[in-house]
Amino acid sequence: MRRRPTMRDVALRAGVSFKTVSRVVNAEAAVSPAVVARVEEAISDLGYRRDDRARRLRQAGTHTGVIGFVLADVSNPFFSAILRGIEEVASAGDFVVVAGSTDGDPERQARVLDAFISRRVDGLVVVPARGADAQLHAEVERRYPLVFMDLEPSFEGGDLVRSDHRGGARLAVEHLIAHGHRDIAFFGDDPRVFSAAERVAGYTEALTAAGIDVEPRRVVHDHLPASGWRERLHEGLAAERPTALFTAQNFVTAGAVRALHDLGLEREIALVGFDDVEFADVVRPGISVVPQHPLELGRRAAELLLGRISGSQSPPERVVLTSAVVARGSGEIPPRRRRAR
Amino acid sequence: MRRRPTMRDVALRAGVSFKTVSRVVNAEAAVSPAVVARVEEAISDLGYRRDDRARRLRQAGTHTGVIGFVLADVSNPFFSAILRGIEEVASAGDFVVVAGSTDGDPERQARVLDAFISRRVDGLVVVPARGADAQLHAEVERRYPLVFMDLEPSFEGGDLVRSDHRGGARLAVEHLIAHGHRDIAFFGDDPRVFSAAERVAGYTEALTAAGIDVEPRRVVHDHLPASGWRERLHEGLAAERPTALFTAQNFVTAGAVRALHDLGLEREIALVGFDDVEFADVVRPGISVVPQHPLELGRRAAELLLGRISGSQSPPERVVLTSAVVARGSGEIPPRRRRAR
DNA sequence: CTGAAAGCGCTTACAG
DNA sequence: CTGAAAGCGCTTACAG
Repeated sequence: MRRRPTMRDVALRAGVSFKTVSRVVNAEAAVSPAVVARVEEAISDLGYRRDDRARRLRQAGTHTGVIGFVLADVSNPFFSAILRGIEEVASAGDFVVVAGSTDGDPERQARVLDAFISRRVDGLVVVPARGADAQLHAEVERRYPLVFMDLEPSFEGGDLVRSDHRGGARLAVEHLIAHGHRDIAFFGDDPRVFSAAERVAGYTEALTAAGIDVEPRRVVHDHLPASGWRERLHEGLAAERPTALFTAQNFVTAGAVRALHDLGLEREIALVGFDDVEFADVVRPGISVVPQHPLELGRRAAELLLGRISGSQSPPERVVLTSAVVARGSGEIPPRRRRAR
Repeated sequence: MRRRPTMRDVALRAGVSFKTVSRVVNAEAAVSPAVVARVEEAISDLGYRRDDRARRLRQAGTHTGVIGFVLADVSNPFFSAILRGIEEVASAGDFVVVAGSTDGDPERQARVLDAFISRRVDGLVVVPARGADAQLHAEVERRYPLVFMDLEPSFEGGDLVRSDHRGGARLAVEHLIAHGHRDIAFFGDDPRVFSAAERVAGYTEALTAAGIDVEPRRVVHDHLPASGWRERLHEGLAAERPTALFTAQNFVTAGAVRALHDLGLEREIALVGFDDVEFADVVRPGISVVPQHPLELGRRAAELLLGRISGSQSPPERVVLTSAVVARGSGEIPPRRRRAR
């Protein structure tokens, strides 16, 4: 690639000092129209673009106009919708967004954070990986603009935007109970992940409030790739089937729906999922879920972050979005069999 | 936020010159172990991170270790999967990825490109918006590392990675013809979008090769938001229904499947879509598609781009990925009614 | 209205 | 083994 032209190159071609070019580029007053015209022509001839790095290095010393989004996996529609929400607000404020996937792995998170911070992003939205909080804690301590997304870190402080995992789970399970179920299985992520812990807590609360014992064998936690849940559900449904399922994450729901269809049980066993899935309304029966609002999560996080970047010193904020059950069929199937106890 | 510490701050605390700090940070030899230890302690006390902008400004003059992905919409699973593929290859090469959505709008594309280029991204993967090629052409001319994705620009030159839109469409329609259909409708994006034009061309080729006339009323182009296609299909299916549909984009397929189910026609009218959709295997009948390979598209583009960034001068490359029909049911429905002609 | 000097936080030669 | 000077591409005060 040809070297990008600098202000000096433009100045040379226009026959002015490079400071004059700077004035034209920044639309400062006090430049004669004739000079402006000459400089602008040189700029367009050379395809000059101001180097923002150098500019900001001198100017603010620290602002780059870039914010980072550290997440588990951009190809998960939940996260890519959040990214879109962040991007909307960011671009309106003249920021761009770098995104980095960690797959929830502490080491990958550390690498992504290093890469972002050494490039001096002005702030971060972070879905924290489990067991990798030390570095994040240090950044929060130094008041680096940082908004946690979806999951809570293991320490206090810092802004946070997430769904009400526990409340949503509770609503989902209450919905199943209201349709007559008492034998409801939980399938979800590793409980060391904050949201998974909260969702199983909501499940437990709903059962307990209804006077139903929580049976350990009905609570299945696992940490699997998106494609692994279908088979995991086959195992889970091999014997002594529950009358209903609460699937605590979008990939789990997707796997469960596939497994139920594989087994021809989609009209026998009720299902409510946490987080919406594509085509939930087309599959028969439709999939009842407690949806999240990822675009809104992204927007709120970006707004908070931009506020911090521009210097807001208010106490840490916590934004927790709630939502209600969307009934589409699968969650309204009554229990087909009664068990002893 | 507290000001981030600089090498000078570290040097002051460790009682050395800031050049020595630079040596430690860059793990250059020739520093006594005692000094290294002192500097490292100061670094960790202050939470120092080298400022990569300043470093690269001095070093290469131009490299930032950031590449940009300019696309239509990150929340479209097709694009977010491409992003994931780009990210994989990029992070292995120590690059981070900024992503910017344009919604295919030339003005938004110009804004995103300006934002990226002024921040001196080292290269770009671009899904070009229609009618906004001038700036991209100039960048290609100056040999700025640039890989086009999914859509071709209106000019020659530049690297390119995309699916074989025409060939895939042809396979899809041939599949329907092979199952006895002669009255096949096309639903797709604005034909001024490259991929839409190619896909309708493939549709036309398949019909023509089979000796079937292309009827203009059977070719519906529209530029709609994701949610608009369901209703649009209702219109398209209001009267004189075709026996089969070729839906030329994932959102169109999603809308068509919903419309067919709304009308109870999902087992009457055959459907093959271009690009895969979530739950295509769970919906009944399953949705037959010609899938794309977005992760692979992303990886290939990033590999090409990183090659250019590191100086490859080989002629522009064109990577065109093909794929075959995945039969899941909807595309194998025979024609139910015969029409005159 | 225009320009020469200093400095943002680093690295690259050069000295000692 | 350690440091003082110059410079990356800009902007910020100061002059004229």
